[in-house]
Amino acid sequence: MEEFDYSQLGLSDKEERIFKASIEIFSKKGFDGATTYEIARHAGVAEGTIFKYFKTKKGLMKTMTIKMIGMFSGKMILSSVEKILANPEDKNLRQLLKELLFDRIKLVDSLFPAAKILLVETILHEDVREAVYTHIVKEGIALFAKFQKTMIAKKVIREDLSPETIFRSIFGNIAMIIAQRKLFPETIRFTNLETEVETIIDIICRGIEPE
Amino acid sequence: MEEFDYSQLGLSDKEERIFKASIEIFSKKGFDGATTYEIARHAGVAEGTIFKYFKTKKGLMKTMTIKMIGMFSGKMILSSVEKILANPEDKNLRQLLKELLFDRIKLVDSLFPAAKILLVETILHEDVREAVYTHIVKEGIALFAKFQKTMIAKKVIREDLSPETIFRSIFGNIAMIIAQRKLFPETIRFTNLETEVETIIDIICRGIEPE
Amino acid sequence: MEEFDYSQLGLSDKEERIFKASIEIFSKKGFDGATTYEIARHAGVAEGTIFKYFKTKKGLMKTMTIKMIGMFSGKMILSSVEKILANPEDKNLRQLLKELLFDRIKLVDSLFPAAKILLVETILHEDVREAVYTHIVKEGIALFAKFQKTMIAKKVIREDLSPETIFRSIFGNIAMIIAQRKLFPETIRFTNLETEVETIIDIICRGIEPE
Amino acid sequence: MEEFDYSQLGLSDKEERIFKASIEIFSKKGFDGATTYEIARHAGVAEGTIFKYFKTKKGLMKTMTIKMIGMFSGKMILSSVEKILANPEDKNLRQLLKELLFDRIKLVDSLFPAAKILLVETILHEDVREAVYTHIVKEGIALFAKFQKTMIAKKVIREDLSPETIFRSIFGNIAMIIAQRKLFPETIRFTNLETEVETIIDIICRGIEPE
DNA sequence: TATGAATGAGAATTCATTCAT
DNA sequence: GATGAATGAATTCTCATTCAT
Repeated sequence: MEEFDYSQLGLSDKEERIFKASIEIFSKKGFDGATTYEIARHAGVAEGTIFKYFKTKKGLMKTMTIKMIGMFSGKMILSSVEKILANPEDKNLRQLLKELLFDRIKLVDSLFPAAKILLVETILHEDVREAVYTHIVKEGIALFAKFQKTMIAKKVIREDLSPETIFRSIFGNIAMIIAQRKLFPETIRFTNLETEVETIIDIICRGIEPE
Repeated sequence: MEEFDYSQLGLSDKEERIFKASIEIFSKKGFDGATTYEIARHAGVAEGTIFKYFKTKKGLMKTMTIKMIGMFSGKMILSSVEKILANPEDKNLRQLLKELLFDRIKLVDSLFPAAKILLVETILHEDVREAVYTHIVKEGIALFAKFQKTMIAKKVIREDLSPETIFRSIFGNIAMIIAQRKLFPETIRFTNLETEVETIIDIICRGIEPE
Repeated sequence: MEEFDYSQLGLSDKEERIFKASIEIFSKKGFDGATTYEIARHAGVAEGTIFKYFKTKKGLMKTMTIKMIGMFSGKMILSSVEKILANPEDKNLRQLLKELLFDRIKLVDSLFPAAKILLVETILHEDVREAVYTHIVKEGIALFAKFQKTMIAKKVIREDLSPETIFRSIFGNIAMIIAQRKLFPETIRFTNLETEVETIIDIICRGIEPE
Repeated sequence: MEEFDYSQLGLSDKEERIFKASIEIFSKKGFDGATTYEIARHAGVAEGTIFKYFKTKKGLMKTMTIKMIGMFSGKMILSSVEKILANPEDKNLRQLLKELLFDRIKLVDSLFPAAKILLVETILHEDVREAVYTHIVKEGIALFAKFQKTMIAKKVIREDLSPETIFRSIFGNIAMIIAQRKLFPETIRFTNLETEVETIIDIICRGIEPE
């Protein structure tokens, strides 16, 4: 699994170490369950340093949330756009989806701790929920709307489905794959990711392709 | 939305009030973010009373987790079995799924605070994860395996899909519907649940029905 | 020196102990120099108890400031009014002033730690300054205005002085006596309070009596 | 109001900037309430620079206290001596006092922040108290003793008052004037300083002049 | 049984001080 | 000399837990 390159976030050395440590600790214990002492020790900095950079524990969480949303929306949405736009005419829907999902799954795989934090925060806090909606959900749907339009024009996707519905279905399916892989890894000892993705795409495509 | 009948949990009056208050507070703030003071005030009991009944805050959480898992597995899994077993021969796959999903969504809707807690805890804590796996996921898949067998026999479901895959797809889709309804309610102002469920079932069934 | 009776403040046992300890510690080290740990230890309570009663350290200070202003305005102003109003016709100005000042000095003597805190806070904080002005200074001047009126009618006080001026002069003189006694006690080994007060009254009265 | 000329303190540029900033911040928040960060920012130097010059925060305070005491004793006591000694024979007591007090009030006015710090420290700390006593109070009383002697010789001051008593009375009165002007400025909108001083001198002189 | 005042261990936060640059 | 990032000891504050009533 490729590591996410945190240096692109434009943080100073210590800041980056705190950031990484925070992701690790917060993802394991949640915001309130984590202590700044533990984060500091993990980051190899003094506890006071955290507060120099992030003012308060909540401030640390806020900064992290923003950066994480940026990471996901940038990596997931924008790079998807590029991939789709760069689509050489001959690739079919399944091939395209496969590449897309496979990358996305790999990405979330590598960012799973961050994803956990974001999910928990989305569930618990209104403000994070709003930010996630605006920068990830809305953007994702908008992207799918465009994608869908192109695909409808090529007559490879049914016309009677809203982009929200398709997005939700695809998102729900890959979320489940990731959840299973990450939360219940012992249940997937005998299947491999590629086959799983192909099967899911088969199901989805049968569902969304015209008859 | 019908209220869940907590009296069937076999708790004393105060215990039940603490239980309900805990669900409300924990679902809003998470386990570590909630204080026993707030729960006590909400339940209308003294803080000490919580400890009389549940020994520790963690003990309260553990009891709650167990009861909540029981609630979900009982209501979701067992009652599904009954519904499916009681299936009069003439109902087709889509009709059956629709009834099943519709009920399940309504149930989770009414138990959403509990579902939130369980989800967050599943994400954060190994032990809850295990319990959820054993009593909900595994049971759910087992149920689907049986269901699938019957359906394959009737030739209304493809033979080449594992029950895990189908379960995951159905579960992922309804999870997304519930998440959207509950977390981003402002996005569903113009769609109604029944239509949404029908659309999703259409997609899933096309995906899982034989060609 | 008679002790101030703190029980009249209507505080619970622990609250009163915290209050007394706070006066002692704050008067010795100032607000920021005092620690809640030290106050708690001095009061014989747990540190947490302070926060149960006063929410924050600042809250403790605020409550104390209010109570102390109440103590001073009540004891100094109101009881002065009574004394003056109860003045049997035959007492002359000097006799009256002597009794008044003597009591006031004794009072401030016994409340000196509180007076120190109030003085420092008055110097450092706008809000305390305002409260002290409204409840002590203004009240004091109003009282003197009445007193002066009576005395002018009896022709024992010059007519050409504002009550502010007289108040300031008297207050300034007794403040200096108290300051000397309390801050530089080694300088008064050979004088006694009664003589000092009589001398000061002599000076003041010559100054404010008509020629 | 004339500014005090800090350059005469013989400090280097940065040192002087730290000194001025310290007076401002300490006078607003007290010693413990002020932070070296704020002082540094205010002085336009790095936090470390403060410690280069003054070793510790307490060292800064000590140096400041000494310089401030020097400022006051020099400016208030020594220059008073000169004024009195330079007294051309024809000036009467009231004229002399008026000039003296007027200057002193103006001086304290311009040095009020320093005076606040010194007052608070005198109240709170034994060592400052001692230094203030030795260099300001004792000196002031000694000065008054001489002054009184001359005046008694001229038969313009009563013989039966100790210099301490007179000093205290004069000091108390001007302290109150300054306190009122600085702490409760809204109460003096309609009086002017010169008249106030003259009135106070009238009261004091009646009090201390022989009958 | 139920209470809630009191506790104190533990967490967040502050800030004087150091030191490599 | 001067800087300011980094430190960590000290301080404020929180909250699960206890226990006398």
